[in-house]
Amino acid sequence: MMHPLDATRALMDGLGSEANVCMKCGARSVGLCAPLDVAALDDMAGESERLAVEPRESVFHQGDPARFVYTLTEGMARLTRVLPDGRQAVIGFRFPGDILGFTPSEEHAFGAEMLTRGNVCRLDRRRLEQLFRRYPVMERRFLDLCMKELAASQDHILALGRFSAEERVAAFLVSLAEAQERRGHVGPVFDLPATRADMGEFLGLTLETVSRAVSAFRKRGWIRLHGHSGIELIDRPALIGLGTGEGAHAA
Amino acid sequence: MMHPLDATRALMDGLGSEANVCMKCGARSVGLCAPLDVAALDDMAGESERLAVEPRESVFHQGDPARFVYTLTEGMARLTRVLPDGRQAVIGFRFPGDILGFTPSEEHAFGAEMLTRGNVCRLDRRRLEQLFRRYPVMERRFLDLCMKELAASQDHILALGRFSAEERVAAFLVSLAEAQERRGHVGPVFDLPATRADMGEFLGLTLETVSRAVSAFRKRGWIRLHGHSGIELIDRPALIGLGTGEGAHAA
DNA sequence: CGTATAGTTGAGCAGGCTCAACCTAGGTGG
DNA sequence: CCACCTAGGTTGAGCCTGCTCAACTATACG
Repeated sequence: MMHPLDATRALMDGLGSEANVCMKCGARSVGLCAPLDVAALDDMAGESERLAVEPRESVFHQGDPARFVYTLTEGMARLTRVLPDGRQAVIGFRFPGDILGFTPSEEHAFGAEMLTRGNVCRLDRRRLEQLFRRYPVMERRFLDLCMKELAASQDHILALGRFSAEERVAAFLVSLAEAQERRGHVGPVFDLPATRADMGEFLGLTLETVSRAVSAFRKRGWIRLHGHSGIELIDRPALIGLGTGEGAHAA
Repeated sequence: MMHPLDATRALMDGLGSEANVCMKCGARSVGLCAPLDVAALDDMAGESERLAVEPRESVFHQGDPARFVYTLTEGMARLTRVLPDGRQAVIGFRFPGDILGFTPSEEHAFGAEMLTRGNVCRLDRRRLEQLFRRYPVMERRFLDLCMKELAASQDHILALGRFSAEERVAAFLVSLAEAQERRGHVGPVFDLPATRADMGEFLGLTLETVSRAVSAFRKRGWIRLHGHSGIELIDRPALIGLGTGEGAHAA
């Protein structure tokens, strides 16, 4: 059974999290390419293009024509969706190896902005369609990743609908740590490039409420903060307990 | 640009909403079969099995091995996910023509229960995999539907994170009506087989809050109730205005 | 060292939850 | 045929979590 924590977990993973090497990008881990043989990789590399992106810069905007599909090779990004009245929500976060902006529709349904400096590898969408025809296994892989992502979204729906503020923040912190560990991070201190506001928009909370939850965890000795973007999980089981909906309001 | 109302809208549509005829099921509208030619339909019908389901009966449970994929041919179903501590959420609703329980994983991540009497058409999952190999266009169709569903889930996430109680209920009512119209419903009165509790679990609200929102709409003359499961939208623009995040807390 | 951005903390408020009473409709059995 | 029973729905009163508004602190960067 999948826990709601896995919700956030998989939302962190985006489309594609297995390690591989994209010749052109030179990145260690590129989910998009994972199921391909050398010939296919060559095929793809010939058409892909590497771009550097600054912190707070957009990779693409909501409503842009979906001409390209991107692979994030370095840095952390957030996906945002805005309402007509200006209200905004963060749909998810993306890490190196994740795919950005793959959609069957004509426009991007959300925007992608970098939280840190980074790099993306850009591939023309029509080119990708050709690759699908040439390497059907790739399409199958996309379907599986998409279903995984869907399951993750459903868990996040559960979290937003049923979790208290502290439960959501705990789930977020644990899944952030796990996402980094899955990408090879070692050591107790993790990167937290998202601001309180980013986290709040992802978790359906205000930045003040996120701050209070983080402070509460700190005062309980569950976490330790290192500078403005470093965090250490001291009592991970406690956080996991909260973040998986195991007790508190238990039935 | 897609509005959050479309969120709920597409969550209502599930996987597959185009009309077609599945020989075995005899249903008018079966999304699963839509892109197939006659030979393929024959192929599928030979292995599918029709089942009648009672109100409140489960089609499958969360955690069940995912042996079958189902097409809902008659009736309305809800998809539910439960937490270790017993808290529960409704992930979405499904209507005739929608696909139930398609997943790449070994177990169903959520359960499906009927709200009304109905019928499902059951197909062995390994059989579906074979069909994918034989008719690749089907796999592509699943990918598109899955991405559409994913976009819908993201909109629902936005709604849960950013919408007030009345906004969520308004969005739900409009999308319910639209889902039925898209399936050929005519006339001003729609079916509302979901209880206040079902709606609340879908919208992240208590049943009392849903009831109060419905009463408020009724008192404003926006809707009229007909018996226990009929509802008429009198002032649809007002409901749409609320449900798409156009004003109220406008920025 | 000064400025801007991010974070913390407090006080008061309010939207939605809890708990509880009551209403209504549909089904059932005497 | 009608009284009862039950599941669903409505409405009210009070409370609590998380939001709002505001002041203040800490960190990063030029």
